[in-house]
Amino acid sequence: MEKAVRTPRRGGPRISDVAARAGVSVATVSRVLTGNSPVAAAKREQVLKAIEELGYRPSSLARSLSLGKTGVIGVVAPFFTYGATSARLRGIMDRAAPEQYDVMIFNVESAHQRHDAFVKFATRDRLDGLIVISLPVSDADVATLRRQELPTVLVDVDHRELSAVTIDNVAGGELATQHLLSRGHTRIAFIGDAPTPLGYTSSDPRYQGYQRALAAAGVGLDPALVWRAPDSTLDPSVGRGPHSRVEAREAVARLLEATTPPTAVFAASDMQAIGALQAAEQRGLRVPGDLAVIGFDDTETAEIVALTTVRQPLEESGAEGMGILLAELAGDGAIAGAVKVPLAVAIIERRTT
Amino acid sequence: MEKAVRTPRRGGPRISDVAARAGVSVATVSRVLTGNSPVAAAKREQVLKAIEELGYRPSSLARSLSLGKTGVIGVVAPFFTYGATSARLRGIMDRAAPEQYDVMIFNVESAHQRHDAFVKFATRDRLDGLIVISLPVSDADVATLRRQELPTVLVDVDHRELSAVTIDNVAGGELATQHLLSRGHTRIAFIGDAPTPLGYTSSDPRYQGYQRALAAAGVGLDPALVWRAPDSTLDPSVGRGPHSRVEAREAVARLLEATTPPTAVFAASDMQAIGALQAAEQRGLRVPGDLAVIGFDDTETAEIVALTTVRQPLEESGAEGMGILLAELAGDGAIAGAVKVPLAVAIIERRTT
DNA sequence: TTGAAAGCGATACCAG
DNA sequence: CTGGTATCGCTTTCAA
Repeated sequence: MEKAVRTPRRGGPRISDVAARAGVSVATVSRVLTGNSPVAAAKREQVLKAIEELGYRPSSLARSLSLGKTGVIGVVAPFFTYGATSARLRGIMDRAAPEQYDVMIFNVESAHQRHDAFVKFATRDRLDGLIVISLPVSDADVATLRRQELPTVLVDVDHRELSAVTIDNVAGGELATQHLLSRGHTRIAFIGDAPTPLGYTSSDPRYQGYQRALAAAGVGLDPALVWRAPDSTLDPSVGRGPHSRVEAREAVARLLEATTPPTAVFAASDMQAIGALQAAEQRGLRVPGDLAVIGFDDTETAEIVALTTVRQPLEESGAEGMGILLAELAGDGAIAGAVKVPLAVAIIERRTT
Repeated sequence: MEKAVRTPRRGGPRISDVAARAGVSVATVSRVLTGNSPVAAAKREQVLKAIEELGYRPSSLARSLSLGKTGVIGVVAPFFTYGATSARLRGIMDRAAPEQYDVMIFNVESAHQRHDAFVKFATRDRLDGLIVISLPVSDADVATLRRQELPTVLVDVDHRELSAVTIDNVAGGELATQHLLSRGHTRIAFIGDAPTPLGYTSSDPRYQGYQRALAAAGVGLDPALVWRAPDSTLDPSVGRGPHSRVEAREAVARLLEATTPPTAVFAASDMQAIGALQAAEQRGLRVPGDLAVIGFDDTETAEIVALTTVRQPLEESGAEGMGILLAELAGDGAIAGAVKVPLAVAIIERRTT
């Protein structure tokens, strides 16, 4: 019977070619490949020689299919270009590399992309594990993940059922606000992102911290001093999403035109803080003299522009997250409960306050 | 005979479960899945229903193995955290998403990582294609890639045998230098990276352009004004590699201490230019009055600090590269020759010159 | 130690 | 249209 080759095979020799050339069975070749079972030294040599001569490379696809694991972990995040996100990603990759894990990234900047991404995760078996960065996760999402039995850890977001590495954002917001308060400011603006239909974002608790610090200091909250970016995560046409420097700049410019403008601004992200800095400059205001500004995250750019900010361990968050995932992946089956890793925040005082 | 299940199957139902439940053959299920062949409306309904009820998700691994393609493309690059690289990556992802291609990233910051990465590409069939960003490619690398029949396109590097999207770096270097020259500067420092054993980097041609412009203007080149970072790509212990802001700052600081210091500096990357800016500031020099600075790339940070620079289309380079790859992937087999896409550079004058 | 063969989970060819 | 089945390339159990 003629064996029709459906698809013209791409790529080189397969394991059976090696076996034939070495005069052994594929099983034996597989054994020397995996090194799991003993093989007679002589045969092993023949196999190695055949592999060498043929330039044979095993198919990781076939291997994955057979083994039931792929050696790749997925990372979903909005805005990989934002400094904070790419720093976290670096932490993840640095930790994944020595363990021989590869990383697949999924950019999510719209509800549509988000849906696509989760559909992909639903397509079981492409990924051994998943790390979600800065993206709210719903109960439904968690249910899907569980159904696919896809080990998942969260970074910069939280969900009671999943492992997560986070910081105390309300404390961070409080810290930032207190910092400004302690310098005598009372008209402190808040610049951040609005809550999104997708759920909680870090702007929310930071805003809470702001409110709390104000209340504790007996300073009334002036709604006119609060601006939160409309959710552009859901509408890509609006722009490149939250943390938008340009939008923040315009918002602060508007605030500055008021009869009783703010004397300080607390921005929920460094990029937005920089927007505030630019608004001040446009108006010819001196920083921190006329306007004090504090940001959040401590991205590299913050250091460059000498922005006072609330530092959170960015690379470390990624590395920690990957560490937890690695542990879950290693402890096969033994589903430990959700691990929660809190990271500390701290004020980094530079030249804008 | 008892069928021993070797590995406890992770994940849910497989195609045969669906077939059984729907009372049809797996072939039919596959047909409704792929939509390639006609299926009676009634059966199709049953199948869809079974899929729904079972919560069935096809295994992309098995599908890939059968199809001979994975739907994922790899991106190798040094320093994903550098603004220019992440901008290019964004261009790639934006272009890949609508075509349903996923992206796997390989960070390469050391010779060791570089080796690992290429070994992985050698492991045929994980990737449908590859994009190499800013990483010199040797003839041996190309040979390996060809053997694996892995379609590859280069971004920000070139090799005669591969498709590539690049800019004219010597022209860019010339432009930058002329810009400084035209403002009356003659003592112009060059700050860049050294040539690496791995091959050509963009600093080299930019330096050539610098030399050429100087020569054309009849200005002698003072070797004391040239500083090129030692290759840290090969030695991770040295730091986070080229384009290092801190190293550039220190180098410029040293230059500034000379008896006849430079009055301008052309840095081969924005980050290094920012290092120069910081050195000037440390010394209390005004920019551009006492020291003019021009960078290269036009990353977002350049805009933020109002750095004059040579712009190159970053996102576009990634998008173009992905476009070429997509074309090569689509035109199955028809191996068109290496496509070369040149992109234009332009001076963006801001406040540092 | 070793070989034969049963999976892993789909796709698509060949008959009917 | 539909079902049976060879195949993609590798790993591991079973028996020898």
